[in-house]
Amino acid sequence: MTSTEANSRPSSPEANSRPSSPEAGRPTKQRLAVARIMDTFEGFRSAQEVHTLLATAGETVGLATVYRALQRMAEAGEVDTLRTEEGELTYRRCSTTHHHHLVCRACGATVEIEGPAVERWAQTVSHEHGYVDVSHTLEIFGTCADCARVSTGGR
Amino acid sequence: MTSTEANSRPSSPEANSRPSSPEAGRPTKQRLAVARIMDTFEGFRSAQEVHTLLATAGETVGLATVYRALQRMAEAGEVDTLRTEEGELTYRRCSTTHHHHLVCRACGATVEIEGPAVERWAQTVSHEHGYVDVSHTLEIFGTCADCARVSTGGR
DNA sequence: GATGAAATGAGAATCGTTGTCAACTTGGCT
DNA sequence: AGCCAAGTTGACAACGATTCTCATTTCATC
Repeated sequence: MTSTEANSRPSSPEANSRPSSPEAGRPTKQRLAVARIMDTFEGFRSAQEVHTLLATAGETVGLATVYRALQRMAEAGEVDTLRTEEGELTYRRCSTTHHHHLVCRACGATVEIEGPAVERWAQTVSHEHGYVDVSHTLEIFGTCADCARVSTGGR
Repeated sequence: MTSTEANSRPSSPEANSRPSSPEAGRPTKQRLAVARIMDTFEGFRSAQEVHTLLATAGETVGLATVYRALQRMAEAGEVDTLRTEEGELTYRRCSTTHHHHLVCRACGATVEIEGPAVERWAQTVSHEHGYVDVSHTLEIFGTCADCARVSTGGR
């Protein structure tokens, strides 16, 4: 502590420091580790999987911290989220433009797809019904060529 | 498809002499109660809400039973499921034809919508990428006219 | 009516996710 | 260079939705 209060410069409580990035947060070691590991894989991974991946890579980051980091990155648009059919949230680094995914049920291979027509259609239909502030979720699930080839012999 | 086809028949083979309904199950009082209450409302309701609704209606059905009944009805195509943005599963009785929903974030009002063009587009895009056995989820969220009117003064 | 499989219900058990809070960093400022 | 305040972290508790367990009850059939 500063022994007694410095009478000369009480220092303004706030308003003097300018956050370099309004909602950026700090680039801590843990966040950087999470951000880095997100570049090392292709498909969508759950927070827990990311946590395990980090541990395997030698980076020890708390599970709660991984959740928080991914959450923040998702809000910032740095990663995309996808809710699996079982309800689990998964994350993946991807482009910031609005798009959807074509995911293989078997191996998880993902293809980013765009559908301007769909976007427009969603807007139009919504407005026709008086809805505003519209957003939508669209995910396509299927079996990719490779997995389909393998499964043909099964059963 | 939540499915859970993990476990088969735990009991002994037991030759089914004459299955009146292969996968129908029995029309018990509880299931009938759940089926009946599903006709009394419009939007999507979670299993817990349905359970409360039943209790309010004087029908006492265990929560687990409500879950099981809704699950079964969903598999049978008698009700439609929708995963909310928070990840909670909700159910609603609706037509068996494939369609999507336009849901109000505020009041839950739902409009069933169809988009043949979207269906075709999804198929086409998927096939272009070599995917087969394709399905998709598409939900549109927005604020309905009524709620939008109210919120204009709020906040 | 007896019988056995299916179904129910109450609560425990899971599991993903979030909250709590003390200890620790970080950045800014003196 | 060093200190303070605020932002972060991590371990674990808390939570909420859903599923599982299993003793008891109900249904359809004999």
